[in-house]
Amino acid sequence: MIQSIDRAARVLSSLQGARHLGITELATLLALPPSTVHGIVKSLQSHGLVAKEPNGNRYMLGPALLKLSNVYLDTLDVRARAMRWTRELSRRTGLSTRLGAELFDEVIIIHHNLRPDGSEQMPETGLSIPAHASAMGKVLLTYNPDAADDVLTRPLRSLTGETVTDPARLILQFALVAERGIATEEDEAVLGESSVAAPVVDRSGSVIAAVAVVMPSSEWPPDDNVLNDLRETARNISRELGATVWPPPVSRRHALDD
Amino acid sequence: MIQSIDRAARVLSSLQGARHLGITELATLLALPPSTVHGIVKSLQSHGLVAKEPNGNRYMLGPALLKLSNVYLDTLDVRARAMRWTRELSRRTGLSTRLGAELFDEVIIIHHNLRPDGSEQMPETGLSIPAHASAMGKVLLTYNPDAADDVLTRPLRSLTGETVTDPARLILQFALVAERGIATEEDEAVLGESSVAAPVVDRSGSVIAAVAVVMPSSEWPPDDNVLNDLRETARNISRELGATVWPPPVSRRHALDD
DNA sequence: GAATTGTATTCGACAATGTCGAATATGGTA
DNA sequence: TACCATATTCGACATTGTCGAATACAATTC
Repeated sequence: MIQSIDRAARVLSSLQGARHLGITELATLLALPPSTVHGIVKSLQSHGLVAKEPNGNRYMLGPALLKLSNVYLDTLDVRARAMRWTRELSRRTGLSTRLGAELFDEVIIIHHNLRPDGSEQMPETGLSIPAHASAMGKVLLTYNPDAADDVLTRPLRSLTGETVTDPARLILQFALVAERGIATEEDEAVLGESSVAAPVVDRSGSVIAAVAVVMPSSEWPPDDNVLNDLRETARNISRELGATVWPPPVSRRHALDD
Repeated sequence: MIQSIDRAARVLSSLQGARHLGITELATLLALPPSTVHGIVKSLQSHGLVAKEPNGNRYMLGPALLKLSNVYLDTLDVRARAMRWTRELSRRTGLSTRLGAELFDEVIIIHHNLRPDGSEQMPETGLSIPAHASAMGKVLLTYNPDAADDVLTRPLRSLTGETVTDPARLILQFALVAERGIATEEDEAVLGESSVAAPVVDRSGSVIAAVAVVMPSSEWPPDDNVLNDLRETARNISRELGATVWPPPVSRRHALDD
C-alpha cells in the first residue's frame, strides 16, 4: 500500500461530508501535519479530483470525479446488460427497481428504474446503503463470505428501528437467502420502504451484483408474481452474462464456522 | 506535486477508455515499470477507486468513484440553486437545458434537463465536451483568460466539420461573447445539434458555470424569446448566488495581448 | 498433458522522494 | 492598524516509493 495514495484516498473520503473542509480541518481529521495535507490536496487539485471553493479557502470534491464516474457506469457490463431487463421488471411490477454492487460494507446503486406511475421520485443511482440494512446487501454478503466476515466484525449501525444489528440474526438470514436465492428487508434502511433482492451471476459463477424491487412497506409482503418476476429477471441477466446455474451455490464456510 | 499521487491520477485517466487494461498495458502506456504500476493500482483498488474485472486480470474504474461523484453533485451549490431555474427554462422554451462547469479543456455537464416533449433522450449529466466546441465552453473561456490561454496553446481537435479549430477565430468569438454575454455553437460538437449559453456568476463576481439551451440545428437560430429566457435564467441563478452584476465584466487581458 | 509464453505479483536494496517543522504569506476581524 | 487564524512555501532528513530481478500464475499451443 503506497502511503501517499492511501492518504490521498482518505482525503477524498473526508471530503464526502456536506461541509467543505479547510487544510487545517483536514489535517486534524487525518492526524497529519498541515503541510503534508496541503501537498496531497494540491496534487489532487491539479487533476481536478478536488476543487477549491470558488471564493474562500476550503476544499471540496472536484469535477473530474463526475467524469470518471460517468465512464465507470458506461463501461460496466452488468449494468448495460441489466438495464433492459430491470426496465421490464419495473413495468411488469409497477415498482421501482435497483441494480447494486458491493462497495466494502455498503451496496452502491448502479442503476435505478423509477416506478412507472409517474409520481415524483428521486433518481437513486449513486446512492449507497449499508449492506446489512439492504436486501441487495444481504444477497451480496451471502455469496461473498469474505465480505460478510468483514462487515460482521465491525459493529452494525442502526438506520431505523427495524435495522438488524445483531450479527447472529444476520447470519441466520444469510442461510435463508442461500436457500431461497432471495433476500428481503422490511423498513431496515428507510422507514416505509421495503425491498426484495436476488443475485446476478457472471460466467465464472460469482455473484457480481444484485437486483431489487422496492415497494412501500404498506404493500408488504410482495405477492408471488413479484417474486417470480424478480427471480426471472435475475436469471435472465445472469444468463446474458454467461452464467450457467442460477441461483448459484454458496461458495463455502460462513462466519460462524471459524 | 506528489509523484505517486500524480501517477495514480494518471492511472485513473488511462482507465477511461472503453477497454479495460492489464498491468502491463498500463505500464507501457505510462512508461513505468510494471511493478510500480502494480503498487499504484493495488493501492487504488484497496479504496475501491479501481476494480479488477470480475474474472480475468484487467482493471477498470471502481465503484467508489460513483459514490464520490454523487457527493460531488449533491453538495454543489450552483447546481442545487440552478436546478429549479433550468427546469423552468426547459418548460418555457420546450428545449433541453444544461448546466456546465469547467474541467481543464472541457466542459462537464453537471445538470441536464430533458426536453419536455417526452421523446426518448439520453441523460447527459456527467458528459464532457471539449470547451472550444461548446457554447458553455466559450462562455467559460471568455471569462477565464487563464483557462483560455491553456486551451489555445494546444491544437484544437475537430469533432464535426463545423468545429472551430482556429485559435484566432475563437478569440474573435470570445470578444463577441464578452460583449453580448451569450455564446453560440452551431453543429460544432454534434451534427444536428446547436446551443446557446450564458454565464453564471457568484458573489465574488467570477464565472463559475454556464447555462445552455440545446436545440436541433434545424430550428436554428433561436428566436429572441429563447435568448431572453436564457439570459433571465442565468441572471436569476447568479442573483441567487449573491452576484450583483450580470453580465459580468471580462477580467482583463486576452491571449492576443501577450 | 506438457511446455511455452505472456502475464501478474512478490521481494529487497537503493536513493529519490515525500514528509515534517519552522518560517513566511495571506486574509479576515477586532 | 494590529492581531489572529489559516494557507502556503521551503529545505533538511530519513522514510518510503521505486525499480529490476526472481517467482508464481494462467492461458494457449503443440
